[in-house]
Parts: sequence; structure tokens; C-alpha cells
Amino acid sequence: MSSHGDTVAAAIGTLLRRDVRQRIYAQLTEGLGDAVNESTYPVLSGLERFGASTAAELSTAVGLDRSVVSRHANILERAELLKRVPDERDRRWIALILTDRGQETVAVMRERLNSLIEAFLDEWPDEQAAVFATILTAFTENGPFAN
Amino acid sequence: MSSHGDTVAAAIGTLLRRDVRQRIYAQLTEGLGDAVNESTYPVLSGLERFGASTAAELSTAVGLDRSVVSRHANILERAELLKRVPDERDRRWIALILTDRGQETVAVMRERLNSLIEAFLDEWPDEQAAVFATILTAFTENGPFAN
DNA sequence: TATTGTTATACTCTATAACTATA
DNA sequence: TATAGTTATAGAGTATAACAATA
Repeated sequence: MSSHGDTVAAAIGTLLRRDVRQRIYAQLTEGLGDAVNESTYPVLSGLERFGASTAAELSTAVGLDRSVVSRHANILERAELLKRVPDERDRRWIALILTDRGQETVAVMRERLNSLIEAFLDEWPDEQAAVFATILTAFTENGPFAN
Repeated sequence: MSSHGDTVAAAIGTLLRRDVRQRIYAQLTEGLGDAVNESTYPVLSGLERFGASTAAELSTAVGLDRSVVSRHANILERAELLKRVPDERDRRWIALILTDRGQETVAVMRERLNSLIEAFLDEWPDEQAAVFATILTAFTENGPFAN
């Protein structure tokens, strides 16, 4: 009878806290310009993950309405982080694609997150870090809150 | 050269996503009345964690302005989940305390979270679950995003 | 003077509705 | 007609400012 549930539940509860979340995003987006923040992050990050996408496609992927994606795209376009191009598949559609600068920005944010976590994990034996990575991934992909 | 950093970073990124967070809160608060939702949750949960507190005290603990805590307290008070009582320490202050019903509500939410996570962890060898719990707790308490 | 609780106000983010264009 | 993109509008949540009450 393990019962690490309470411990993990408390930690998850902390991660979900608004102030914690804001601190994380603030660190990742610091110095990248006003256009890059907790709200626009999903659009930037989503374009990097899924490649060129329409606002409607991206909206389902990131859990926002397409009107919201369109609005964030305006902000990111003005900052020259993405651009709009005709979508070959359907002339009604407009594809959002990252500019070089947009790709660099996403790379910076990913690198920041990766290296902060890497530094933290270095404190633990590799075998334990591997177990942690495996179970955390399973939790987000197949756990009780996976879609 | 471990490099579980990328894996963990991706999982953390998922946990931070808005749609994931909303799904979690929706499950925890389902059926507990309109007063209990993602916004009022921190106030309820905070009162349980810290005990009777003023709006100002709670606001620093949960990362909200005291005016916001006061507003949420109104909603929770109308739902009879908390009540306001004079604070012995200072006659300017008003202590927020959970009613019996409020305590039951928090217990239900905690129990839901605990048992969902417990069920997930039961799928793993206890030793690995213990490692996961230990490292995750260290991450939230002393990791790169701890306050 | 300083700090609390509360309320009024403004701002941000998001969803809904309405419009245009294309299929 | 159906669905995309976009924009106008409304709603929810929060921070700021201002007020009365108490220290």
C-alpha cells in the first residue's frame, strides 16, 4: 500500500497555481518583446509543434477559439514573428507560418525551459531521473487528465 | 549525458496548457455548485491549508489581490462555504473561515485529486512511484520555478 | 499616518455572434 | 449551404484606485 498519491497530488496542485504558472511563463518569455507572453505563447509554440497551420486548425490544438488565435496572430505578425500566406489546400484558408525570427524565439523559450529542467535533473542519479521522466510523461499523455 | 530534460520539459509544457488545466479543475469541482470553480478554488483551498485568514493574508498566499479575494469570499459566503467573523487580533480585520460545508467541499476536491493520482500511480512499481513523488515534490518546492 | 476590507473602475483575455469570401 | 478568416461585442477574472473604519 504505497500512498504516494497525497504527495504527488500536493505537488500537482502547486504546479497548477496561477502564481507559479505566471512565474514560469515570465522566465521563459523575458526579454523577448511585448508580443511574447503567456497568452501568445500557445500560438507560437503550437506553430512550431504542428508546422504551418490555419487559425482554425491551431485553435483545436491549443484549446482556444479561432477568433482568439486570429487576434494573437495579429500581434505576433506585427512583431514579425509569424506571417500569413495563402494556404494551397483551400483558397478560403490562410496559413500561419513562423518567420525566422519566430523560430528563433521559440527556440529560445524551449532552450530556457530545457536547460532549467536539465540543471535540476542533474542533481539526481540518472536512473532516478529516467524514472521521473518516464512517469511524468505517462501522466501527461495517458494519465487521469489526458484528453 | 542524461538528457531527460527535453522529455520532462515537454511534459511540464503540457501540464501548463490552459485546456489541460481547465479539464483538471472541471473534474475536481464538478457538481459542487456554481460557487466552486477554478477562480474560487484557491480561496477555498487556501483557507484549508492556512486556516482562518484575512483577505490580505490569503491574497499573498495565493497570489491574488486582496480585492479579488474579497470578491471570491462574497461568492463563497453566499454559497455558505465560508463565513466572515471578527478577527481577534485586530479590530480592523475580518477573518475568513470555512463552514462545515466548506470543509466538506474542500475534502471532496482533495479526495478526488488524490484518488485519481493514486489510481494512476498504482500502475507502477512502488519503488518507482516513490522516486517520482520525491523528485516531483523537490521540483515544485526547490526547483527552478519555486518562489 | 498606516493598513484593513470593500467597492467602483479599467484592463486583459476569451467566447460568441455577425460579416465577408470561397468552396 | 457550409466553413474559413476576421472583427465587433459581451462576459469573466483580475488589478488599481478610492473610500470608510480602525490602529
